[in-house]
Amino acid sequence: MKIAKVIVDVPTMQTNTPYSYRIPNGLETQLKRGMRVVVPFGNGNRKVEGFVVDIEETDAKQSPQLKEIDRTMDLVPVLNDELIKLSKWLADKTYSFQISCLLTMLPNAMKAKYATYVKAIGPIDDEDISKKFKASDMIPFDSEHFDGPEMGKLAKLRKANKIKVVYKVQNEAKKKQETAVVNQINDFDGTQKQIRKNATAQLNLLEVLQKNPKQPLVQSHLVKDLGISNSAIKSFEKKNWLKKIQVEKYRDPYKHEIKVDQPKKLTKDQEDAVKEINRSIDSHQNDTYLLEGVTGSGKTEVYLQTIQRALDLKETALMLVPEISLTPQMVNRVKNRFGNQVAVIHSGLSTGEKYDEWRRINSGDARVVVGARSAVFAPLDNIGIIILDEEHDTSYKQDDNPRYHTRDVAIWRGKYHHCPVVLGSATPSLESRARAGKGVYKFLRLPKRINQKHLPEVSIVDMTQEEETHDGIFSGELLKAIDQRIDKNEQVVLMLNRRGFSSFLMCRDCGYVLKCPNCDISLTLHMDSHTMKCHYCGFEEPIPKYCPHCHSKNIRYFGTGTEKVEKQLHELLPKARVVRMDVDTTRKKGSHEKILHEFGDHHFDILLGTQMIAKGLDFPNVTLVGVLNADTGLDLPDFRSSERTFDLLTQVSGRAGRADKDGEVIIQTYNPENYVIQLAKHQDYEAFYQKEMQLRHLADYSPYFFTIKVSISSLNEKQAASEAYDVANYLKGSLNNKTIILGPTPRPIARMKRRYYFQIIIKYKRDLKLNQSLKHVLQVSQKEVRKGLRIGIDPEPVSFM
DNA sequence: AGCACGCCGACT
DNA sequence: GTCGGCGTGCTC
Repeated sequence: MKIAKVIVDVPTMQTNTPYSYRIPNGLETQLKRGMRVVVPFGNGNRKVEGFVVDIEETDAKQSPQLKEIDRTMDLVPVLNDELIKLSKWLADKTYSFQISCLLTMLPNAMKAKYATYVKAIGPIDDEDISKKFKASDMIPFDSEHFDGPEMGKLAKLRKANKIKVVYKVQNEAKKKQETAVVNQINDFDGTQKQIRKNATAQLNLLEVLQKNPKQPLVQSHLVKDLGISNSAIKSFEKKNWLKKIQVEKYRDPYKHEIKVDQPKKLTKDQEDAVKEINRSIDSHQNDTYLLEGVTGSGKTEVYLQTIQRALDLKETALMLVPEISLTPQMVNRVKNRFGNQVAVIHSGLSTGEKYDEWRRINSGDARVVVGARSAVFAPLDNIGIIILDEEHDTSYKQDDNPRYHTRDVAIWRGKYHHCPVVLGSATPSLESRARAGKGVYKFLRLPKRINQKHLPEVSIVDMTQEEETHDGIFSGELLKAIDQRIDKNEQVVLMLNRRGFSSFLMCRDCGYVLKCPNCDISLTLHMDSHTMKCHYCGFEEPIPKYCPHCHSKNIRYFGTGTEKVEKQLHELLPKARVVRMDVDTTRKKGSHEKILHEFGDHHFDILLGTQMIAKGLDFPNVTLVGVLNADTGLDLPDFRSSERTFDLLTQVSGRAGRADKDGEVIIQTYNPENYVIQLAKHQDYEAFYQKEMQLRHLADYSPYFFTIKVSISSLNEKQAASEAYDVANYLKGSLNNKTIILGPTPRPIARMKRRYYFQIIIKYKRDLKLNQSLKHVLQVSQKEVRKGLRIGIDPEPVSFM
């Protein structure tokens, strides 16, 4: 007898294992590994979704009382063997549930929704309730249909067996359907004779059918593009010359004319890199390359040519990029090179569009996938090369469960497919650079910009020495430089480094700072909505006129937001046309592209924005980049804050002077002597790497030590604190004595969304007991978890806040 | 997660 | 004596 092993959608520690089910008659041949099924789980008639991860042959007597699978949700598997295997590995590695991993691999549209209904099964004496059941015997069980007291009555009715609760699993994914026609004619000449000579529409249709006798033709396409009338189609249908069917419709979010983009001639360095990577592709070597190339050195061309090699070998390619650099510029470049076999997945697509792209990959139609983090799970077969561009980018780490790093998944898949993985960056993460240094990764370098262009001139303005700084925002030097560019009809990019920084409201008399009632951070001023907002929980309130503490009127803003800078700019340089780009102005779909497009067309002189402008933009007319506050990210309680700041400054500097004009970069700072600022000025990655490695070595941080963050939170501060101490004590006793355990300490932002957070940092080099000990922690803290405690384990966290 | 079971205090 | 709170264990 065949049984199916199913991972059920019940994300708990105790159910994180496959359950066996009988396969119902008629499904034995159809059911495949990787399909989603609906299964009964627990008592009552609870139904949950699950994934078939295995199908096994068993003795009928060995598994006597198995429940039976209810139904399948798929006709074809939605996950292949590789991804099922990957989900298991990922769950183990990130201390998460396998079901969470399986679900993150699918596009959102395919995630099941559960609906709860109440069903009447006996006579109901309560009038209010029985009235409701007159209309229908199944009523959704929610607050819309039943108020508080009624819910209580329902509970009693259920006890008395008068009603029961029914669960339904609903599949959200709706394939868009459209009508198509399929030819039914065998004898075309004979048919033609039956059509009147002046019935041109029908003759046209016949001709089209004759050319495409086999495949379905989309009706709207026939009517709109080929000028065939609906009535002709109707009369053909009547005569049984064709039949109508419904076919899946693919939305095309990036519908654009595909221009042909030819491979470019390579520089010597590029050519060497391509050759080396191609050798790995050809021999199916699972090598990991670190491709370090300064901005403008032509990394993308290396990617495109190696992808071409994989395609030539009838293999597929996966290219990951940070979300923010998925600009149409970049996407079009890949699409122009490889045409319709490219699928693009990013957050700008609607749920349906993502689903369509996913299906194109799953069916094998798309053979090159370009996408952000989640695209690393693209269901490609036979991968020939995996590329991770800007590999140091922090958006590659997912910061909720499963807390995976895209780089780790990419490398895992590279091993599985025996194909090379290329990590590219101008400023590699220290971890990757160190591995390249040790020979774990193969090191490829593109030290020169193509066309012998030199890097832009970078100068530093010491803000402590500035006399007139206009609220500490603009130095005279920067203002003068901006003014000059505008006179020359050139453009300027200004970046406000907002990391660890925001504008807050403070009372000048008593020093009271307006804080979020749910979180331990100050509220941020938003001029557009005239409110104070919390960036963590979304709390919002009107801007107060009086200090809530001492009722003084002398309450004012501190700090600098993009809005304030914009206002300043208008006052100081009234002629400048400024466009602002930050989370507020890019919230709407497509607004990101719109702003960039308008700036590119020179409708504006100055692009003012936050971090999001640092990457991937390429505007030839930009000759000046100004960084307003280089150092605000430097003092954060995070050992990577120097690395981040260096990356950011280097990236944004690369925005200046990309075409024939030379660029200039002005960095304003209050710490001009800081090594990060100095080395960013010289854009000397190697020196920064050496220096930072020394510091990391002294402090026992990555890459010398691995880190794990355990965070424990609860609405009840005492509960969180005491559990945190218990966990830390347990770990201290069970782990290797070379492993360092820091904490527990309240987190830098100790309270968020009313929860109190404590964290423990584990630093280790090699600890065989670690995985097991942490799993044990999860296991024994279950009791507290029931009482509202949450415990999260984050391997290699990118944030310590 | 969602449910049943069982143990204990409070109440008709 | 039993109703209902909560702590605990189980789900193929």
